[in-house]
Amino acid sequence: MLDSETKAVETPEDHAEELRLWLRLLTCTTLIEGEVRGRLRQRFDVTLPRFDLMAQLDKAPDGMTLSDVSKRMMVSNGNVTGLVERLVESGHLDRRTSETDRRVQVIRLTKLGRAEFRKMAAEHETWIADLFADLTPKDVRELMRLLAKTKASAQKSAARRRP
Amino acid sequence: MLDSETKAVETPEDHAEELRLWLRLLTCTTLIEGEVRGRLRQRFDVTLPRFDLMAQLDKAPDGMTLSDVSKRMMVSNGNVTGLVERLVESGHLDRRTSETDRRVQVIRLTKLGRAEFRKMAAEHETWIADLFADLTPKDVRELMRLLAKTKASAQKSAARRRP
DNA sequence: CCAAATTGCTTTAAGCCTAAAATGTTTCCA
DNA sequence: TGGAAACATTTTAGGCTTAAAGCAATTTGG
Repeated sequence: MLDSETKAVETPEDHAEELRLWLRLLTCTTLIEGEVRGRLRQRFDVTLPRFDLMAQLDKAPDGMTLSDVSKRMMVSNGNVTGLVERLVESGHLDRRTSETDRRVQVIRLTKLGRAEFRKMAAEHETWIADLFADLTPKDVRELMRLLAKTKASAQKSAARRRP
Repeated sequence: MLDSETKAVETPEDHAEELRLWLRLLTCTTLIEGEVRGRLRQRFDVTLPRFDLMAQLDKAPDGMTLSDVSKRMMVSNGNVTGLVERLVESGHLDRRTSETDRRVQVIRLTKLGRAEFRKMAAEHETWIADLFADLTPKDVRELMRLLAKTKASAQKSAARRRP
């Protein structure tokens, strides 16, 4: 009663478990991300950010604005600017100013970009399957559930700080 | 019998679930990492990579070699070189050439570095606890277990490619 | 013993990434 | 209607990151 309150105020809580969880989450992601990046480079001479950007555009046949891309990829605006620049340069992306709002740039995959992406994506999917091969379907479902909960929790915490 | 073999060869497997899992894992990590990076910058004007490097050294009172650090942090050697340079410059790290092997550089936290890190780490731990606040202890245990399994699976897959 | 391989680290070139400031455009509303 | 606010993007300055090449020191196997 009084004890539990006293304890909460006076003794620092033990959050070692959450810390370990965060480190493990980070390790897993870094490991897989590094593996995917290496394979993309070796097989297709493409970087992971470029692949990710093309993946977003592949899902949007009518194109996306740079802001959309930036939100979806969870990266800064300036980052997208440079990424798009290089992909337009290499002929994978088409970029045009919106007819109705001259602030907005709409980008799309070119025919070349789409063809190359589809080839990469097919192989990429097998890499991911292989990397997660030891998980049972039940494991996958359970992880999905727990990560959804984690994402919601983190978003709530972020919103608490930056309302 | 024949059917299952035929199927395995001729029809592409469906790995959409694993793909979704990977994307969710990546989203969670990016979200939390971004939040932690922002808080470190605002509260302590320090970058996440510097914090991570100091965290490694805090666990090694006798210091570490650059290779050790690079393996632990899962980043390239050249990356560590630059990171250490900046932290020595700012007075947080002490670096000396090994007596017994002149190729080796041993780095340690300075008194200043350790003091600053301890302060940051204490606060950092509360951020993590808050970000994971909605997970029950059981959720945490279960996630730990599944991520351990994931890590093992990914390592096995990576080793298959690069034996 | 000594040349070849290995190891630890640094350098290089290129690209990724962020926060913050700047630029140009549109919307809002008094 | 006219300016302030909001918005989309780009620019800037600085730091992070990688792969690959290079250098120096050590280990190894003939």
